[in-house]
Amino acid sequence: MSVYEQIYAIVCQIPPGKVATYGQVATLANLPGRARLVGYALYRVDSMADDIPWHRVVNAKGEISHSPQRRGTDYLQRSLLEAEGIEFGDRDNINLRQYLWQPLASGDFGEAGGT
DNA sequence: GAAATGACTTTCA
DNA sequence: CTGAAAGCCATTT
Repeated sequence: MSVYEQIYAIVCQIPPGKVATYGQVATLANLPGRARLVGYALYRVDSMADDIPWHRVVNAKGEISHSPQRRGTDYLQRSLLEAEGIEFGDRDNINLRQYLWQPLASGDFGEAGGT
């Protein structure tokens, strides 16, 4: 129960209306390359903690990942994300270009148009 | 202590 | 972009 706290901290820092990828959270949590640990951690957390916006954490493709055990929870996550104001694409994927959480961009400044 | 698991990421084609 | 394979290493039993 140590690396988890780091992950929880990062996930809790994710602002509403945005999402972060496991890899990014892992990096921010000082755990580069341990993306799996992030997901693994959240998997353990959701069962014992509900103060963590795990639904704001998605995979690199901007999609919702899930284990065959959680089944159905993916639907819940999508619902929560939509509640945050996030929209999904044609294949249940999110526009990371816009919804990806950027801790550096303290607000809405240098949003150098991507497209 | 060792083996098995795992909500992923990145690289090559 | 998508698809496939390898790497990653803490948690769990």
